[in-house]
Amino acid sequence: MLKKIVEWLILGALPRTLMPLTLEDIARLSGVSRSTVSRVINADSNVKDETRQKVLQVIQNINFQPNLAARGLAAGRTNIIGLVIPASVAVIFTDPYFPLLIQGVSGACNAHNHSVMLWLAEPEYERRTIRQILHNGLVDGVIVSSTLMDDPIVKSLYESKMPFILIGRHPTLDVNYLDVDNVRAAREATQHLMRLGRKRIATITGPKNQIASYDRYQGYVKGLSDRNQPVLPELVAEGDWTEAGGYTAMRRLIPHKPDAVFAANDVMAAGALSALREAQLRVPEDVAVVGFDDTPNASRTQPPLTTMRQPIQSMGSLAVETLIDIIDHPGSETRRIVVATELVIRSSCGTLKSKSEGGDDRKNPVDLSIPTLNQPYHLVGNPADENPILRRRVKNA
Amino acid sequence: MLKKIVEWLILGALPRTLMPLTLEDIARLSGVSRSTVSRVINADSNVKDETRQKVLQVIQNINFQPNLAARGLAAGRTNIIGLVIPASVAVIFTDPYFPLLIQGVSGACNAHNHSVMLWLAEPEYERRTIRQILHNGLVDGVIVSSTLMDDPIVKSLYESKMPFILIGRHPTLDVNYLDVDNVRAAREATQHLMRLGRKRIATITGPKNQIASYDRYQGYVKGLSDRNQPVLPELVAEGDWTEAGGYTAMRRLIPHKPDAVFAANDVMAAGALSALREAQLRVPEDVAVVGFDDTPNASRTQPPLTTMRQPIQSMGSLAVETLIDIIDHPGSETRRIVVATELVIRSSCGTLKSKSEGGDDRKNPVDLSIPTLNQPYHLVGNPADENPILRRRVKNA
DNA sequence: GTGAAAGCGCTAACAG
DNA sequence: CTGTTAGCGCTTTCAC
Repeated sequence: MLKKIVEWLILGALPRTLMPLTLEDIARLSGVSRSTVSRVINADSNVKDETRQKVLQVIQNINFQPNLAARGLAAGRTNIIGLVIPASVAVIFTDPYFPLLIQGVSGACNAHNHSVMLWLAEPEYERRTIRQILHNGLVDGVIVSSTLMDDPIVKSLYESKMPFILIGRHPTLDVNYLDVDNVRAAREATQHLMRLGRKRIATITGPKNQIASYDRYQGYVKGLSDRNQPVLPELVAEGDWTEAGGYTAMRRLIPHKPDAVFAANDVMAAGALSALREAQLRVPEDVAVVGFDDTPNASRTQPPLTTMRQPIQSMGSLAVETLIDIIDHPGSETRRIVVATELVIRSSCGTLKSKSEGGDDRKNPVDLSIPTLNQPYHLVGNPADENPILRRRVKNA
Repeated sequence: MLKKIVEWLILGALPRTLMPLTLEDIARLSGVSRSTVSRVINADSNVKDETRQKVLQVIQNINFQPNLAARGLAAGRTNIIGLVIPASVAVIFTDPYFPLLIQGVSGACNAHNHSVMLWLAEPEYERRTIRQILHNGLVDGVIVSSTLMDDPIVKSLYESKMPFILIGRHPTLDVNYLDVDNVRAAREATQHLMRLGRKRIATITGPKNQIASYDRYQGYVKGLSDRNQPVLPELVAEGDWTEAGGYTAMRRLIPHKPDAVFAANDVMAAGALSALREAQLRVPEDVAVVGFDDTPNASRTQPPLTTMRQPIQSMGSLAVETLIDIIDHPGSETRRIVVATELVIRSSCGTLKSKSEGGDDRKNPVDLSIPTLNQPYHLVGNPADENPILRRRVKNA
């Protein structure tokens, strides 16, 4: 109380909320110099413990918050990271994918004392956005959730000095990225359907200009060719990740009598289920369905969806952590992180075992391969692991 | 060093991305002073047109981006707004509500040259978050999507000098806000069901500690009492905005034989539909269902959902615009904006008209009233309008 | 261990 | 209309 009065006197009885305090104020109140306060705040070891305590006390009392703009200006680092989601895909906000990703990113940022700046980059603003992100000095690094094959944002970022990481891979550029092995995952899903005796396996792909769609389609193709099955064009329909798109695609597929369908995400799989129901086809008896993502609603469809789980939220967190590491270690080598997926078996595919209890030929996994990049990478998690997010380092080739 | 770089630039030999340029560089290159460049960038009218062109040219050539941290520091304004979503509700990311809101906010920010900082405030981090937001000098203002009755973030914001606007209203504090009239909307929905002859109208509410849930419940109550119907406790079930929650709530309701149910959001309504289907009850023949929000999937449920539309995305945009206005005009009076809702009639409620073609007693709207605040407010949009987002000013009382 | 001093890149009076 | 001059609040050498 007495202390408070003293503070007010020194501060000229200024209400705290009226005007933010500065380092200088803290310095004055604790009888040290501005530099020392700065050192305390930045956990510099060159401060006598006694001094540190004194300063911390004042900071606490006064609830001091350093001005981040000033800090950013002086230090060249803001502890803000940018999250860029191209709007061409952000439209798909009925898909829980982006929300989950955002949650993962936000959570990790909180945990690591960073803030997140969100850009839903609409096409018209894209060029401006790119520049803003690159050189406005506000973000230390950027996470780009790019699904487009040839995203100009990625190219610009690549050519700049801005640290960034891609969620998803890039077909040509050797950038830092974090992805699931979509090819492998889709292949496994397809193989699973074949193992259950399905003969006419269709697929509903994502938009063809997106890399994840491409990879999942390639996995489907490989899965078929693993058993020397041909790819029948009439059993391939392009969707747009939405439920409506999945529905429409399925309607196009039905006349060609598929007995199974692999949808490139859960939302489209749900749409496919509607179409099948409408066509009086039973799932899984007449047509088996497998999705991708294992989004929260996958277990609530009719029937519950067998799907390839990817840990979306964790991927967001991991992207943050990796990005911070990249920022902290400029010039370090490219990070290539592949996150494990896991086939979650429910009833839509016609297997009644409620858990994938191994024991079958899933023990012979297809070979891990990043389709266009034959670079060494980190594998994060493993389908066989209990915990899908234990980091594991793979020896550099 | 810098001089050398500039020479290189003039010679066109240097990759532009190597080192961010400053106002000073632009000034030197265009033969004016730094202040003039600053004036050009900030569209100050006090610049000769010729000079302006010259400077703009250089800026273009060089693709110059002013450093926002520096600008923020000097000008006391960053053109960044914060969007705060309490995580207690962010969990509900399967509900398209927040994604849509974020899209609206982001879009408007892009359009108005602002950036958005996203905070999904997790409980553990809340206190830190509040302080960070308040005094780190990084945001000019804050949009809070608060649904909790007594959100500490709102209180802190209210006590500070930080400009902010609430999406949703506040039960006690006279803060800037933007909301739909949930009471009126829910009342209208309930009345609609009664008009269709339903006698045992149930409701699935949101969590009771949230203001929107409360208001919609009040509207339901008023709707019943408009026709002197009692509120039967066994016909009221609390949900949590999720599909699973709606499902569970409906299962609790079914034994009490409701012939209609008003769900406080579409997602819970969808859950209710599942429960009804499972119980072999026909919608709308046995039980009519009305939702709230008109989220993208409302038209894709089985049967398509009658629902009270609120223009979520537009509300996000409007919040941004209002906030910017608040920032630009400090000390102006409290903004109270109420956005119109509209009953979208589909088949889940048992009316076959595909459009609400007026003509009926909907022309007698219930009285507009903000439950706890009897303050003058702006009404935005009107159920009768074609365009729900035309701003209209209501005379101050 | 601590303080003094020099900026980070920009805006904003204030002169002219 | 334009340039000069002070800072904004912080970090960071560099002395002591």
